[in-house]
Amino acid sequence: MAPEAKAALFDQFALVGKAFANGRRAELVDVLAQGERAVEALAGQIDQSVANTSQHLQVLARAGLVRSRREGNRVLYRLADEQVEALWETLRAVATANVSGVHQAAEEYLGDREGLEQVSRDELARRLGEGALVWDVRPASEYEAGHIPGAISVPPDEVQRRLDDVPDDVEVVAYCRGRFCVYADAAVRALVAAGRRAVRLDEGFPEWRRAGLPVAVGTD
Amino acid sequence: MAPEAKAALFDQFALVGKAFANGRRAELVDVLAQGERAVEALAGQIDQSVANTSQHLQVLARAGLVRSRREGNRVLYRLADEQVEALWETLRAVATANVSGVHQAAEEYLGDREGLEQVSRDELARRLGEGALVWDVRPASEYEAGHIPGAISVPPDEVQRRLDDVPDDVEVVAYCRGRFCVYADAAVRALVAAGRRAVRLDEGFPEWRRAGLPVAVGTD
DNA sequence: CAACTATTCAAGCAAATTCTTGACAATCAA
DNA sequence: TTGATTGTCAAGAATTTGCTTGAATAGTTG
Repeated sequence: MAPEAKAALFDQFALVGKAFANGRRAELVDVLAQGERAVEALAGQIDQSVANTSQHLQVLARAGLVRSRREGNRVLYRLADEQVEALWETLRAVATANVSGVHQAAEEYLGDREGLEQVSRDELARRLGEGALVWDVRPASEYEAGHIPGAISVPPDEVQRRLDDVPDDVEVVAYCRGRFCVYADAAVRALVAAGRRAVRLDEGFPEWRRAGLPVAVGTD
Repeated sequence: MAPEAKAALFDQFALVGKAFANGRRAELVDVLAQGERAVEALAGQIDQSVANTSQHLQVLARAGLVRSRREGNRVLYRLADEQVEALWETLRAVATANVSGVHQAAEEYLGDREGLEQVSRDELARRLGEGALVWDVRPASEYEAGHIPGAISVPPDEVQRRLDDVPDDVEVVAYCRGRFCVYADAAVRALVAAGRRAVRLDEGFPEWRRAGLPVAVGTD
């Protein structure tokens, strides 16, 4: 049995590992899990040059994780399929459970989550039924591409303006891109500071969609 | 919001990607999915020097994918938890679906699978009930560490000797380490060449165990 | 204790990765 | 067509990775 043939096969598997072997590419996958994006927008999100971003996208494309299509002037990238999202989700879970540095880095990025109440999907569904207000704290374009039915769009930079729309006796559940997304944390903190009651969904919209739960599209 | 803090967090996630970014490390994870192993044995499996293998294992350990314990003068490595297995399984699935080179490399390693019948877990369970013979074509130590109840151990190098034990009218279902494991393929081909009926389980023992199906331990 | 086995460590070198810069290509708008 | 926008390509420098070799460490055996 040729050991080189076995090595060659596993080298192919490793291509997918290589795709996730860089923090910037991981960020790209995370953003693309929200939907299609042009190169320049992606470059902005990961704080890198357009040229570098383009090259990272090609590494992802060679590993089959993303596909692209041209629309006029721009090239739009998207994740290849749902399995890629599942892989990214599992990878984050493994890292969270086993890489010691994740907790410190997460606290550095998100701040101390002590005292920030988180609820599960089931709990959110229950509270929706009880008249809770659900805030989708992502950029408006992501909300329009798909959101939890019943949620209203409150983009990150509008949170302050909308604090007064919330009655004192209504609890807000905020969600955004995922477990490690800052927007919902910031919204909950702002709401609590303004004397309202607020909690965040423990995960994000991609996980909700992947779980097969209902999704609303458009501006509602 | 500090972009360096976000980058640092995703760099932590990327550590797990880096762990899978090398074919030899992927092979290590694949072997470890069968159970605990000492460094020297692992080195043999991946056809590398002990020193190099040790270093790869430390990369895996830093990413939290493996743990080790000393037993006498040997150090035994094992996967950190079931999630790591799940991650490896998903990664292979993504690669199989999206990396074009996988199919060619797999054929190079496994040979043409045209005409090699594969059955699912459910189908194997059904056939077990109907009196089919199930062969566990892995080294005896792996069989003893855990196998499908009702399966008998037929290590790779004993396949030829055991061909005559199989009655003409009984079908054999062979399985080994996983979808890309050669042992079951070889056994099925040998059986068919000897005029017996034989098929292989489409996946391997780790997937069976991970699915929560019953497992037998020992020599039966 | 010395000799032996199994593993890790450290140094070194070739190859790969990551980012930068500037040139080039495709599309759109005027 | 010209100019502006958006993305890719190519070359190069700094860093990291992957493997080798030989020495060092931990534990066992005689």
